Amino acid sequence: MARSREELARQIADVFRAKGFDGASMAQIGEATGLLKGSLYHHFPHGKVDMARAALDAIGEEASEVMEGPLRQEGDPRVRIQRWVRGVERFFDGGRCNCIMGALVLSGGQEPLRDELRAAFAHWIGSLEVVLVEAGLPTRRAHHEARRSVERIQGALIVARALDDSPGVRRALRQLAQDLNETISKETP
Amino acid sequence: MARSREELARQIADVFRAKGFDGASMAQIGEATGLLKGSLYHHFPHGKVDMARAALDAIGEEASEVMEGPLRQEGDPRVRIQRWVRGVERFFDGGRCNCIMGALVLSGGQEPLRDELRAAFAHWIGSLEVVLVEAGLPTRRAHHEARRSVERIQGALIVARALDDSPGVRRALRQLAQDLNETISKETP
DNA sequence: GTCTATAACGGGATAGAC
DNA sequence: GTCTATCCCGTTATAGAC
Repeated sequence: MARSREELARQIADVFRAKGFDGASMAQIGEATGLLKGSLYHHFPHGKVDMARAALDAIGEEASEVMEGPLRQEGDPRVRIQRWVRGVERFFDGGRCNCIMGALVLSGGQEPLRDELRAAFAHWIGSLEVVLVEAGLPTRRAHHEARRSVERIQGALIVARALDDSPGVRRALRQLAQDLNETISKETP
Repeated sequence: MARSREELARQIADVFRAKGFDGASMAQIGEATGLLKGSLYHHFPHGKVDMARAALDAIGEEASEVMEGPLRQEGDPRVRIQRWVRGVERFFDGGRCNCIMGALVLSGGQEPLRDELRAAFAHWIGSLEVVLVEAGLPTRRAHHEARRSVERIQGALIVARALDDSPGVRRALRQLAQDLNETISKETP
């Protein structure tokens, strides 16, 4: 069966997310996609690195829809940020799945992916930052708060995975939503 | 040359921290320790998993000295916590190196290491928790704050690594120190 | 576009000399 | 306790039939 690169990339992303870059083998990727090695190299001529890049792109698309969608709407920034947090929660399946970006970052400085990963994190932080600016925070402050928020999300995912306690992610996200709300309220009374 | 298991474990830990579990090869471990495969299997009969366990133990020891040392001293909890944050900063070399625990957690649910990793994180959180209780926080609250602190540290390390910005870890830790201080002050006026 | 077959290599692990 | 030599398997990657 012929399938779109995008669809394949999403399935491949699941493997990288769960196993990391080095831990993901072509055999597992083949299993996840239903394709055999030969076919995979047809779609991704440069092998695993190509696949990881495509996976990051695909997930970036998905993340943009689920998480940034709410941010780009009209209306009270506080409401949009609350929706953003909900989107984050949905995106990470309430903490049951971890972050492919985090998995790849920690998978031992994959040089060929460094730029993509940096861009992905910068984009994520930037998208929240602009809304915080709209909400009245000075740009410098907005940037720090946005970055800190992403840090908290990543940290919550790791610790939850280590402790085998995905509900902890939900709690962390609720807390994050509340803290961001207070931060904004203090700035724009 | 004959060397202690502990010393070897520390050198091995550096490899796992940098490359993750799957990314670390016996060849690299051999290079880092100056031993060849045969010798390594003499010290660690069960291979890589043994090495990772030993690495976690060794790093746990080191972490206990550098980070928990200040926590166990006498005196104002606030001061001890400030010193703890300094210890964390030193331990992670100001953000230039990342956390072996985080690297192994993300390295694709290494089943054989799951218990050790869970214990290590729980221990880390617990050691801060007790001081927060001493500082006057109710146990439940203390636990949440301690866990949140560890989450923030892990997140800061990942994001800094992704953005290639180790100073960001220092900033995150300063902020953490300040936030913990405020949290305590509010609780015990 | 997908498959089979296979190459070429590196991985982890073991045996045994010294 | 360290080394050399080797085994065996899984890995990535390629070539070519269909």
